[in-house]
Amino acid sequence: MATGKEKAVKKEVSCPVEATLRAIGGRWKVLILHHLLGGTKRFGELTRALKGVSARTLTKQLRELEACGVIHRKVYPQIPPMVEYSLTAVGKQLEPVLMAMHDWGEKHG
Amino acid sequence: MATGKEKAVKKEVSCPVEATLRAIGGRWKVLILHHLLGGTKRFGELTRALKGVSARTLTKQLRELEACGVIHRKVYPQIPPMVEYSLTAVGKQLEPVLMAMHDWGEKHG
DNA sequence: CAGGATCCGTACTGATACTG
DNA sequence: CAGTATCAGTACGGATCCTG
Repeated sequence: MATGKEKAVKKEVSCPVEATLRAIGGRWKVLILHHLLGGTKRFGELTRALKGVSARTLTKQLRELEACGVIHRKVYPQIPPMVEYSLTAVGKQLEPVLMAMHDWGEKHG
Repeated sequence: MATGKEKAVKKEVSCPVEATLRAIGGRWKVLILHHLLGGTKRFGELTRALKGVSARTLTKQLRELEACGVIHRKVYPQIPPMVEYSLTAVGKQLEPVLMAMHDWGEKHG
């Protein structure tokens, strides 16, 4: 399943580290976060920046990040529609995590 | 699939952050790492420490961490068998990542 | 433009039973 | 004790078509 109807079970999370992993553990989430660290982006910009992602998947990952309070979604009610995504204050605090992961991944991985 | 015969496809990884996520992104991996930061553990100890994990899943996650060079598996050829898991030097360098994730998860998540 | 709807293959993980 | 084999459910993510 993957249509939005799937139950959000997600098991219990006790450890804070687990919680963080659940927040950023998606296929594209760290990339999305990385791009948003560079500033506000539109949906189309993200689609192009993350070469290979489908609109459905990108939408879903963005919605999940939004649900975690990590990013903000701003809709401009116009035709054609325009939607901007940006990091919230909480999301910006993920930068140290991303940095630490970047450092490790560069040396190893 | 989940028997060890599954192909390790895993898509391409360009960004170092992605690489790190792939290494520690499993359901139990950060917990395993966290426990191993406290020192060498046997299989049974990990099974009990990670309440709820099945032997099959734990084995698989340990093997993946081993394949990444993050942990070391030491087998004592005896009856009954004894296997010890410990962090490698590379694995220990993941500590800053775990710490950053812990800090964020504590405040949010 | 930014998605929603639908269909689908694959990966991840658990449960259970069995073994050297 | 430390797994392995098998069965099975669920989640994840892609492809394609459609729409306000």
